[in-house]
Amino acid sequence: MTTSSRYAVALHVLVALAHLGEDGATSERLAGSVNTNPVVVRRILGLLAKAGFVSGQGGRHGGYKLARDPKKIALDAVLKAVEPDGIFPVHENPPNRVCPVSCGIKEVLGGVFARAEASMHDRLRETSVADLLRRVESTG
Amino acid sequence: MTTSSRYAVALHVLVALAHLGEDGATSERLAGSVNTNPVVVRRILGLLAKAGFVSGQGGRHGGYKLARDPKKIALDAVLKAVEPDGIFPVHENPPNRVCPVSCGIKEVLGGVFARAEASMHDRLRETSVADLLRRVESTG
DNA sequence: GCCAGAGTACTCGGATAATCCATGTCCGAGTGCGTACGG
DNA sequence: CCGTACGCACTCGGACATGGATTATCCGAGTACTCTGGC
Repeated sequence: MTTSSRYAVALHVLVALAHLGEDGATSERLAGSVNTNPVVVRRILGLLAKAGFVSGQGGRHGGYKLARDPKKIALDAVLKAVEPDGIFPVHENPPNRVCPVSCGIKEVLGGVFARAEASMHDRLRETSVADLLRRVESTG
Repeated sequence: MTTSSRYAVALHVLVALAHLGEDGATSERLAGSVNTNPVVVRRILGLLAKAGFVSGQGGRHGGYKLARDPKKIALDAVLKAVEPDGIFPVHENPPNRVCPVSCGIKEVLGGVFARAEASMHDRLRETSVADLLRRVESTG
């Protein structure tokens, strides 16, 4: 599995939890659904718990549950939770003062990237976890 | 997924080549501007050469030059060239037939991601390498 | 029968090894200029 | 003097080590159920 499928895994897990409802599921079961290691799921769910989307409970009969109405979980918020640094990292500012491009490129690229990401977030905001669940259930 | 900084480096290099014009530059000089290793630049320029944006010439007095008018190089095309697999990779299709979410999630996520990326591409298409160069020169 | 207590099974969370990708280093292939030699 | 052939300097492109990040394994902390013993 590639390194950057965190977002896809996060959405997969959220949809699964929305599907299961109040019962919730353990990280092992979710991992079986995603076909990965339970630790990966736990780590991603840790990020989602910090953002307030899920709640984890240890102990027997523990597991994860949604902490919010899936209709209130928009996809852009999930992306911010699991990729807080943004999609397009800019390389470190080069100290090359000779090249005029080096000096100004960072600021210019930052603006372009911010606008592009904002556009993407606007589109993602239109969809919620509940929408995804409905589509999955209708296609499945 | 954290896209690496390939895209930022690619744009930096393209702007630098547009700034230099017909003279072009070697990978070593470009690497000095980007503050990285020449081989990184060569690899990215290899992708851009495949896409027809630049042309590389070996031998003495070799180097890279733009192969197209910078006004005709849109930022979305550059992104496609350096990240052909898209921004949001979807994890491998899990063989878990028991979970209904597993079966349908891939297709649903694929659609959502495609729309989000399309929105971003539309925004990126509005800007060209020449626009970036103009902004860099005005701010510098 | 009922309650208290320890025991057990099960889960999450963090710390520690193994693995994978990206980066960095090196070498061969190719090109163009410069020079030396012969005519 | 002029042309040709060789040599050299320089560059790209790909193959081989290295580093950091991601992933997988392991162990401790915590919770709820269960069983046992006493009242």
